[in-house]
Amino acid sequence: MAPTPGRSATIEDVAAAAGVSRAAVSKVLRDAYGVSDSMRERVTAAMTELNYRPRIAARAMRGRTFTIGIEIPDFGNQFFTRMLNGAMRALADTQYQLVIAPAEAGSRHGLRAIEALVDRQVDGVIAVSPRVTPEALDRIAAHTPVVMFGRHDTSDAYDTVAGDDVAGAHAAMTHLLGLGHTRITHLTLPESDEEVPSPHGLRLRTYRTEMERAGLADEVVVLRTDEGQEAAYRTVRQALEEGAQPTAIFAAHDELAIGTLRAVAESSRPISVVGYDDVPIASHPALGLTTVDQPGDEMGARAIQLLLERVGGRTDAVHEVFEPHLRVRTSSRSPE
Amino acid sequence: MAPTPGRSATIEDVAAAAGVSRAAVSKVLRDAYGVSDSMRERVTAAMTELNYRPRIAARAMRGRTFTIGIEIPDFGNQFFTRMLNGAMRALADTQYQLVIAPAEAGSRHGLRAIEALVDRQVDGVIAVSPRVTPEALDRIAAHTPVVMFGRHDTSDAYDTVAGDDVAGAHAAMTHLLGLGHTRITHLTLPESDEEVPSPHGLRLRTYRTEMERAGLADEVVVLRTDEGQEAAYRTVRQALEEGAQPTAIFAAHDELAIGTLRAVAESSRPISVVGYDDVPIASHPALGLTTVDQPGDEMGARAIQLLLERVGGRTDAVHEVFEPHLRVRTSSRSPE
DNA sequence: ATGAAAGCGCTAACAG
DNA sequence: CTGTTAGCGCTTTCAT
Repeated sequence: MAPTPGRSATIEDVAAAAGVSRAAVSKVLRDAYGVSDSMRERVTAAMTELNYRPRIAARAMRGRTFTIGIEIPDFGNQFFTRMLNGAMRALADTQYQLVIAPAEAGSRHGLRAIEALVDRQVDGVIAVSPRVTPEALDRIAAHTPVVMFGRHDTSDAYDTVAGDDVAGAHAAMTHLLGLGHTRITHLTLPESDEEVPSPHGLRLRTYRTEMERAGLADEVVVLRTDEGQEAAYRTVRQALEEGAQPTAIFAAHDELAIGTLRAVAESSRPISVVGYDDVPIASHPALGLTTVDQPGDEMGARAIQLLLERVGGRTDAVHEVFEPHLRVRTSSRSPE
Repeated sequence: MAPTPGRSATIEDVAAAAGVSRAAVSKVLRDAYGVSDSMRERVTAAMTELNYRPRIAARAMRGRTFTIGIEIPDFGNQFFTRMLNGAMRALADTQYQLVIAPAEAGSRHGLRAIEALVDRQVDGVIAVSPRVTPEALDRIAAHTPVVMFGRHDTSDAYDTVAGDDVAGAHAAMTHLLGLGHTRITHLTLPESDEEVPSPHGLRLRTYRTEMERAGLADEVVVLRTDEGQEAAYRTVRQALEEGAQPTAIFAAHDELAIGTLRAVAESSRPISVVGYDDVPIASHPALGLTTVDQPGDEMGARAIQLLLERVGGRTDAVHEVFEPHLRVRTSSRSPE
């Protein structure tokens, strides 16, 4: 059993101590209409006295929990940290509490985590789950306000906040092609699918499109790796050892790019690398990673704003797209 | 209002659909004693049929929530990511759900976030809050199992999991002194206090002790900076511009060390840098950060294990200390 | 083996 | 302006 010496105070105890009714205490608590100053004072005093804290679970049974949930697939990716910072900032002046549920390790699909949040009656959910089906989301959004992060589908049951991945990938490819590269490899995750308009799906598709447009269809090479710097490092190292001869690698996000940089450094070949997201470390002079900046904090803040609007009653969907910006650094240069 | 077309199914609905009582459904749900196979089957069928999900809030009013909360001060610090990974792994085979509450931006003290978690009736809390008073923690731990991460006080109301910061800082200093450095600066956070046995307090104290022991009391320089790579970068750059002449900098953690590396690189002076934690990026050849490795994942997993023991009934405190290991890389070498 | 019924702490009508 | 009261969905004795 949990240690519970002297069950903590309930609204009933406060009411008794202040000599008023439970309803009165509840009103003071919620700052509701119709409480005299003298009563407010006595109640407030009793609350501090007894160290009273309202039980959110009990409150949840009638009304709101003042809790916003965010589902995140991977804490290792600092882009999500940028997003979280924006979300925290946007929530700072409200009475909402933020809780974050990580998707289970292996299965990055995250539906479980989203449902765990909903089961706990958060007032709204932001989720980063490119692979959850729109049907599942529609079902959830029918009861709980939802904002999806990084999705390009446009359900009208939930809002979306995403970067323009086609424009971003296009900028990256234009940069590399402009530098004179022809043997450009794309490094992405195992599940990226050109047919699915997920961020990585779109980046992959754009990579191929741009290669073809440049007459380099024969040079298209797509390398797949698991999530994380370490996995990317091993994948690229192995590819290079097995004879791959790229002059440039476009990685689907910065974590992968950083692992790539490691393998490239060890190979001491002059391979250009471009990432995506502009995580904080990317601009470090030791890495100098050329990358596509997404304004993660703004996007996170906007997601919260949209979610609160939905919690407040809006029912028509909003789909917001943010423009990325190429940041050219030392990790990319002309071949040879 | 939140969208709520067709309130979702309750235990009552399931009972009706299966033609049994609420109590029966509850028993099936919790796998309790005394349910016939036939009943279990019918109930299970009804649950899937209706897409039933138990409301955790309602459950919370009587029993457990099967939720573990972790309070984290700063997602930017990848050491906490290591810790979270360990915690997630340890929780993966249980029916507990993990939720994370970030401490508010500025005030890293985190008490608010811990209480938010407790208000939401998590079954147990892990917190990373060097500055919350033992009194506040004792109060919380009286009702909710608590494991503190990175604390060296030994209350018997809560468990602790920490690294041996004295040993770690000692290893770092021995390394730098052994290399022949004398003008060693320590970079730490504004609130670090040698009198407080917090991780950074102990690292600071050990720095001073080791300097004095080496007869370098006059060379002691403590630089203070806000959290984050960026702030560390600015602080160190300014110090160097203003004439500081260290030959080595021992940073209180890797984020600060990485920012330091940036300022050092720009100054193009041969200053050695040592960090603390061994975050994933530290071993990247482009940085080659010499640092003190703390086994964050093991520590996170152990924290969960201890917490679950407490949830299960243990009441005597356990205080666990993990040994750090120096990782020597290229960021540190002999002076000149 | 199954069900009836009493709450858990809070909010929200509604009366007074 | 203040208090009474009826639940919210679930768990848990206690009868049957």
